[in-house]
Amino acid sequence: MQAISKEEKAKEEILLQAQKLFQQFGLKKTTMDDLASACSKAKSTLYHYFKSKHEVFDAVIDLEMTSLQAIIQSKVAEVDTISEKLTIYIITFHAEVTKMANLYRIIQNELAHEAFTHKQFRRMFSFEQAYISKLLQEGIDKNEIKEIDSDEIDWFAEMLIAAFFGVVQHSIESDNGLDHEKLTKTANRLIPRFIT
Amino acid sequence: MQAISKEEKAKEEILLQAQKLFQQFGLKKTTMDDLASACSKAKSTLYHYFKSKHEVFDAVIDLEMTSLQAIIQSKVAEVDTISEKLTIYIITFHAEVTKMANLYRIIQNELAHEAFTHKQFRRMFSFEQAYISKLLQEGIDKNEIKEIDSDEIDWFAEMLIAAFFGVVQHSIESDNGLDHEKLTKTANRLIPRFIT
DNA sequence: AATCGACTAAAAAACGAAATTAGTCGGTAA
DNA sequence: TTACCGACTAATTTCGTTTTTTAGTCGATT
Repeated sequence: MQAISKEEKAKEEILLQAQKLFQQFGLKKTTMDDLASACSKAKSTLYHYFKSKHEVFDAVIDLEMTSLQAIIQSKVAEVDTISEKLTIYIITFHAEVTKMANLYRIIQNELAHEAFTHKQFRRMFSFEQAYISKLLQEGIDKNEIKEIDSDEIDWFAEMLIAAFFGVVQHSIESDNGLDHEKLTKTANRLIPRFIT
Repeated sequence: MQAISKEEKAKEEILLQAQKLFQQFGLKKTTMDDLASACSKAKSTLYHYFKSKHEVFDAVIDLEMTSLQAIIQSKVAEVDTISEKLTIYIITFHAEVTKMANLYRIIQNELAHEAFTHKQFRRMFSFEQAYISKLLQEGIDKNEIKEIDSDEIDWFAEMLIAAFFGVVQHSIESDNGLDHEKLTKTANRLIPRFIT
């Protein structure tokens, strides 16, 4: 049983403050000095824990993604069939991404063309794709899904995720359009039809 | 029977040259002087036909969108059932947008945050949404689709288009990923399931 | 109506100086 | 060692200014 080390504790605190600052001011407007004083530490101390500002930001995004994924997985675990799981997946995904829309906007607005944003996004995409692949594979094993060859699963999942993301993105960008209720209704009605 | 007026002829020529230049150099790097000399006209003459550079660009986009739509509609008209029509829709849409990917990249890269790009995009989105709504309505009238209320059609179409766009966008951005063949395969298999 | 050349006003590019800021280093305390 | 700091530097960003480019106008000509 390993207690949380002093180092972990400090890192956590730094990331927590960084999360707050990034959410409020964005990446560019948040300086390492700001972060240092928010943590009541000298700036140079931060470099004891992270080797660059970039790494801090990456770690914050990681944190966000991990918590998103944890929420999704716990919700998905509550139901049994693939059909339900996929439905819950998109509904939860939509709800949570909407909640963290401010962070999403930072990424969209001030980082749209940065190479590392694309990297982060692809990482997320691949991750979600792998997760959906896993769900589909389980569906095949339990005989709930037919008509999909095992070697087609990956790009089938790829397409599903791309479609999901398209819907979620549209929903965030057009504030008047699709709301959560409509999404839920449609997801509940459509997704079961895929699964046969 | 109205012959093409001198004015129309000149406008056409200007737009043709503008189309070439925008494709090659993007919007910012193409100056009105460039366009003028490409048309072998004085710059001030261009303002006889278009009241701003903006208007020229808008007209080019319009041209592009109109031709895209014409291609889609002609393909869609070749088949009979809604299911086939929707399938052909996304396949054709994907193929054509991939072809004009350079223009798409201009918009993504140098105009991502410009307000009027969003306007153009929304215009396109609404247009396509209306078109899909129309197709769905026909499907209901011909009794090929059940289980959709008429008043739900609009946001059902909205979601479909958002999903379609998500897939196409993903396909363009990740050059290694989904190819046309996979898309066709999946579209052929999935879309018919919606329609019942 | 269509065209042009000359003009203007506004925006963008160029540039150097000043100020910020990311990241380093040597040292200190525990 | 590990966690920390203050002082430093090198790299960026910002800012103010000048110059250049470019969108758009105007009056004249055919």
